[in-house]
Amino acid sequence: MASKPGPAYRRLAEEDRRQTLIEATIATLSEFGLEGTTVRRIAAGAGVTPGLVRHYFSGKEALVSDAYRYLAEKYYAGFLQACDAAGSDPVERLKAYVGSAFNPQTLDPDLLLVWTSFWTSAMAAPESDAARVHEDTAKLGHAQLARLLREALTANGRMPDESDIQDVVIAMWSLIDGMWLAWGLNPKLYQPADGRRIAFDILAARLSLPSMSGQC
Amino acid sequence: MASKPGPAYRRLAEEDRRQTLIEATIATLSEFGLEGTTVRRIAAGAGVTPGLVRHYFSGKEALVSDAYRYLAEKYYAGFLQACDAAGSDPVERLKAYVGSAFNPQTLDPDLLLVWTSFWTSAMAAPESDAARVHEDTAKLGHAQLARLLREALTANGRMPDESDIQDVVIAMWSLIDGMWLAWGLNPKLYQPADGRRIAFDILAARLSLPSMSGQC
DNA sequence: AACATTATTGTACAAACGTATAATACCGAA
DNA sequence: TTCGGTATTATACGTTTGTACAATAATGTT
Repeated sequence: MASKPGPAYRRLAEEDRRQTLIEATIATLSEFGLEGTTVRRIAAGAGVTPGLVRHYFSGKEALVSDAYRYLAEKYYAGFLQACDAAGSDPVERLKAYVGSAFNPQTLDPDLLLVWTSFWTSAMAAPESDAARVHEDTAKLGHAQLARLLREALTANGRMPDESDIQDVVIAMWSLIDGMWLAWGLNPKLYQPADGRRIAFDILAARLSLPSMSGQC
Repeated sequence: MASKPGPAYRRLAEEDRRQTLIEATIATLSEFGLEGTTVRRIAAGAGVTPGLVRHYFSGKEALVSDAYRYLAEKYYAGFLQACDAAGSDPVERLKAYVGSAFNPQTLDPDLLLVWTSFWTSAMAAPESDAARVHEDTAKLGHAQLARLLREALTANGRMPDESDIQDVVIAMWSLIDGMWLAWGLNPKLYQPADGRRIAFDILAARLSLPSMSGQC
């Protein structure tokens, strides 16, 4: 059963290798979807043999849920970053946060299949790690948006009603995810810039904040 | 290669058998997701052997896209039916249409995994039948909603701007799909009745139609 | 009642799947 | 320089996948 030695290979530190594999997982999901994503394809994408994948991850499930957490945290960080870059005006910060969802690097056609794969994983098994990752990250996103909404309202002399805030949070996140989805299924439906405008119009109308109208 | 005769079997007309298989496909998607949906499981769910599935459908792909069309047409018909049941007042008809998405039989936890499977299929292969089904049905839904919006606006003495209508159509369908998705991932996020109210609030605010406010 | 038709079954097969494991190549410490 | 530890490969195994096809049971027609 002895095998001949293979060719030279690049040895990586544990964290680097994990990240390599996670990024290969995302790339594979993007190209083949959850169904077509196999351990072999992920390994091939990372330039590695399938055996190594299971040296770092217990299986495909763990790989997907870890990739979910990796990508979600990266995105939420980017949203907050755009928010801070917008300055200190609460309304501008809110617009920057919501508008981030329509940036070219966020509204990336190559990534929509990845998100739907994550969502599907979380739905298919409510007790899975993927479901827990979704729960964590969704909670985080809701909290971020809720805070921005409160600040924008108080800055305009309004007393934010908490249950009203929650309604708007649900609506806006649903709108953003739904527009992601619609665009992924049909990129000709709207241009990214138009998508941002549509989302802003909805938000401005719901909050009755006149300072939100106008160009981005 | 001769096989022993099997037990007695129920012979069905072609259309009945196709429907049986399509419904078994939907049930299987609902339970196992797209990844776990195999020809064998569909056959077992329909009380039939795998060979028969391929007698009616060219393969799993055709089965899924046909199921997509079947379910989508059923839903759109139900939406229009609810719309007609609401009477002749344009605003009530619009509310009935949008509100249909939050009916218990529509917002069915068992079906959200089915829809995401369809969406994933359409995204994974833009040239597939599933993608075509999505294109057709999405176009239909957009046209239906656009007409209801025009009628609601004109009835309130407003001149509907067509590009504005399109924006609202995109926003509202995205909101509906996004709320479906969010609820499927976390049914505790909101109650169906609250979901309907949230969607109505968004629509009323965006259209500035005061007649939309109030209880359902 | 005999027959053609076809819906349905049972079985088979190659390919791909997730997984397991022994052998090998590289690295850091002594 | 030697050596233990481990990252990585290569290979193998049992299962499940989609698919194919000949045999069989029910039906409609004459």
